[in-house]
Amino acid sequence: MAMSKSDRTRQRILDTAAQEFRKRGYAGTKVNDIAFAADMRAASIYYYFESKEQLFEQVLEIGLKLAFDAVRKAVEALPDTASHRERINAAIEAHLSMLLEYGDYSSANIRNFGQTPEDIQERQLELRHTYGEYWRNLLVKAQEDGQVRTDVDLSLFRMFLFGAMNWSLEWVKPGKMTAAEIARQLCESLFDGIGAQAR
Amino acid sequence: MAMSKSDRTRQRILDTAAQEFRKRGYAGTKVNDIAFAADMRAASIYYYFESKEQLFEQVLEIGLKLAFDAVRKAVEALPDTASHRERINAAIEAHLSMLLEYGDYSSANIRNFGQTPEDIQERQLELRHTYGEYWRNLLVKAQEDGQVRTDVDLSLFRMFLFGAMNWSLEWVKPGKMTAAEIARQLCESLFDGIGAQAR
DNA sequence: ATTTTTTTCTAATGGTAGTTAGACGTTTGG
DNA sequence: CCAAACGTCTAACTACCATTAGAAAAAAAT
Repeated sequence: MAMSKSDRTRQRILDTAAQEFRKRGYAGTKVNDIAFAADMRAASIYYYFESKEQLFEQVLEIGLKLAFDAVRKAVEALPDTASHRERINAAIEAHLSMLLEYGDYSSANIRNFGQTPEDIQERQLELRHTYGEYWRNLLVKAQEDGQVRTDVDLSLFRMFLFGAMNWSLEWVKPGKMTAAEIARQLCESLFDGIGAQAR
Repeated sequence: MAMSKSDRTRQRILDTAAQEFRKRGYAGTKVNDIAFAADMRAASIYYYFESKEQLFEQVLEIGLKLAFDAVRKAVEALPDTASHRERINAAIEAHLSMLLEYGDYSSANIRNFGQTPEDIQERQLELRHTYGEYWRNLLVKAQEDGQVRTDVDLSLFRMFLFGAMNWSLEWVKPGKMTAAEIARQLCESLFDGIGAQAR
């Protein structure tokens, strides 16, 4: 085990903080809530983290990195012969599964970024941008290879896609549908369209 | 003028409250912030509203009703000959325009509902549900009339659609694109699909 | 076992937020 | 012009919250 007891406690605090921030937002979460959920007193948290704000920032950062890593891995795991549509489907599934199945961190990020103090937001912009670029690239490649119509505005479409994915936080009930099922249906709707004349 | 001075002040408080709640969320907004933005002292707000929570609840409710009314009106304004796709396009445009152009109330609702105290949430569920049903009906009719493929799961699709629309709050910069443009592109992507083989 | 280091706790501090009390000004109706 | 009703303000109260100080406990090192 490469993890000291101290590291494990820090981890436990981060985990519960992610949960609480996800549920109640930054301003709505008290250090005390986190402490009690992590089975300790509030003061102890300050042995591991400078401030509530810094703890929050770390949660956000981890959330973004986890999602990014998961998506990248899922795409890279595909054979070279995979179609662009399959790649995008895999990316969607990974992003969703991070939100719905493993991801208090990622969920905390998505749900709270818009109301995060500005200085924190700025420090995260670069990573966010990189993540966005990764998706843009997935779509651009697909378009270049002729698997996406050329008259589709990809920047706009990417925003629609993020919206459809991230909104799942607001309605998916755990255990009802898997990320894979949702991903498949989303991908199908988006690629083939819902219109009867298409296809 | 059917509006007394008192009514106008109450309205001013609601307006600024909607703005502040939208930007900073419920827990992140101080009664003082609202008061100063509305050009008065915090205590005065209590002449009009029982509590911060009640004020918040009213903002949420107004936000939902405004969106609902706007959408309904936009759809009803169409001629009977309008296709289902045109109806849905109009609904999307109205919802977006409420979020992006007129709607601190609706935006406050969308952004904060997930982190709203439970008792407030419950009191709003009925209205939310009615709004959802209205959209469901739009889609079902379109499907029944053969303008939407029968193998599309409409409940799921509706969630994707809401996501794509509501997420616009997080990325649209005011003045850059109009709600109408975004609506048209979204509607086109969704109906026709982005896949090259379709159409 | 004893010292040293690490971890956690209790208790206090300072500041802030929501809310109330009640005085002061302003409008309105007679 | 007066009085009642209305609206806004200052000042205070209470509760709570992030954070710190420093004692106590637990773990590790010697």
